[in-house]
Amino acid sequence: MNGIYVQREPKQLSLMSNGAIFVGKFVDVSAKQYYMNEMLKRFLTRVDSGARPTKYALCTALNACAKTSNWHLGLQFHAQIILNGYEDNVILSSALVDFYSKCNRIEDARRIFNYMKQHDQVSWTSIISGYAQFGCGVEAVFLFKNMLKSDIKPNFFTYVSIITACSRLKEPLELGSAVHSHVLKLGFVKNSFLISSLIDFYSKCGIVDGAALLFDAPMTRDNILYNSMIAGYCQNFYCEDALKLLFQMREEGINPTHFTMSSVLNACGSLSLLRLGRQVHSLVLKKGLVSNLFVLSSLIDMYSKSGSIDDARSVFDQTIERNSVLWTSMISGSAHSGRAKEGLELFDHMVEKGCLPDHICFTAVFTACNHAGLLNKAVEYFDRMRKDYGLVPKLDQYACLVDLHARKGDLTKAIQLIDEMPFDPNCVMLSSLLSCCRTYGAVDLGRKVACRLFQLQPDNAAAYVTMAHIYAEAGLWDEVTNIKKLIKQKGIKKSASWSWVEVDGRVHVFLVGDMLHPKSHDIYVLLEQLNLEIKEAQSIRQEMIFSLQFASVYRIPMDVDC
DNA sequence: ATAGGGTTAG
Repeated sequence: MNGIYVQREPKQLSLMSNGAIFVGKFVDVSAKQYYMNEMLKRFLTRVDSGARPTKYALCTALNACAKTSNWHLGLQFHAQIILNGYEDNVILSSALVDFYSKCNRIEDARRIFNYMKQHDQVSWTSIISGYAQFGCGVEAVFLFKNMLKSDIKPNFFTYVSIITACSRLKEPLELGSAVHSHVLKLGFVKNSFLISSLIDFYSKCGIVDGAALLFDAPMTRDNILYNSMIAGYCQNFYCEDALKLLFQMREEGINPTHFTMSSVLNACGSLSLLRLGRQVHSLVLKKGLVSNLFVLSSLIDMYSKSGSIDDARSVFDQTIERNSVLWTSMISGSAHSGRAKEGLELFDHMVEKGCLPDHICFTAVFTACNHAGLLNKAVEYFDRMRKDYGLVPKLDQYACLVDLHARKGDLTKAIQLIDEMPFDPNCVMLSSLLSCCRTYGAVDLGRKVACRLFQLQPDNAAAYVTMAHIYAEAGLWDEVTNIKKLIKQKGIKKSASWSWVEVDGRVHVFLVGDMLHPKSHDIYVLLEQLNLEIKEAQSIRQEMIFSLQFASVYRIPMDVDC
């Protein structure tokens, strides 16, 4: 057990004479988990040697197993429930439903629920909450509707669960706002639990203003309310607002928790705020949150994103307990910082340690391969992903592999992969393929890719510009003119931008975008003059360097086809 | 004293 040096059992936990376990408030969560497990094992030993457990003790024990997600231990208490003839006890069955769903055994939870002769508010709420936590919003809503049809009325616990379920739906808003108005009608609106779940719901729907409105309403705010709002801001890229709330939270004397820290570190990373990130790191140390895996992976991520990969590595090296997310953040950080080899070594290390990689981990591995141009290695990992780990590649993983093939010049293989995969390609994938078509002068393929891209993003000037480049570099000037016409026809608005291409010693300059832009005319005139100069110039490159400098004076976006 | 709820990471 990491970081536990306490010899005696803490007062907060005790085994009662009737076998029940008293659980008080613990400051250190991992200590609580540790002692709870020890206590439960001792209780089980006592039961195994013949003591008859009370239903109360079993209930507390199951509850503890649910909270610590200790499936193996919980199973034995389930056995005790059956052995002692408590199977028909509604309270114990509800506790079982809760236990199984907290251990991610939602189907077992459902079986217990269905087997129950009668349901109460707790069993309904537990199963609905289980499906909501499991990500099955639809099933949770289905059950909620059934509950409304039954004699049992939902209470505010149920509403919290159903709001959580709504944010897991594909079309969350319709039902979610209906539930919100229900909640208002019932007068649960001052309830901190409900407000935080609503803040979370609106944040996940991208309605930050709605969430902030709930948060700003006059009431006493607890740390969870703060945490929900900070997380909401972070999820919607309102990083500055998230940081402001941290300061406000501290001013109000509310203790930041590991929830706060992981969100705030995420904000620091997005803004590359290394100094603030370091300050938060010291706050993490001060609050004793440094063994929390959420906080640690955010720390590693923050340091990587702030360009301080050595600090990220040093945090990583000091961790005692590692899960796949922690490994992935380090692999991903290494990959993005140009340390591909290190990233791949980390992956091998992770697998050796028996940690199972998931989709996101493989994306990090492919990113490392992409940065180092390791095509064969990536193909090998792609196969291993399916064969060794039974993971079906998703769009992100295909995108990495397609990109790698395309960058290496195997455009046929890239497009073959796109056609093979069971998804429609997204814009990012097609854009990257299109720019590879440019690199390798693949006009026909480029045309096909561009057509699909135009359909997906009819207003994106970048795709048109890249295609114009491909045509120009192949000397297909009529096609270039067509594209220009197309851009004009569609009225694609883009602040003036330009690019150039050199073919057989001739330089062609393109001007794409909004011709009404105040700077457009000047640029156009000057570029024309430049063209004349270039005709006479010996060294075209030097002239172009001049023109690039000129363009930057006008702050014209240069990387239009990125 | 002895059942159910909200927030977090790659």
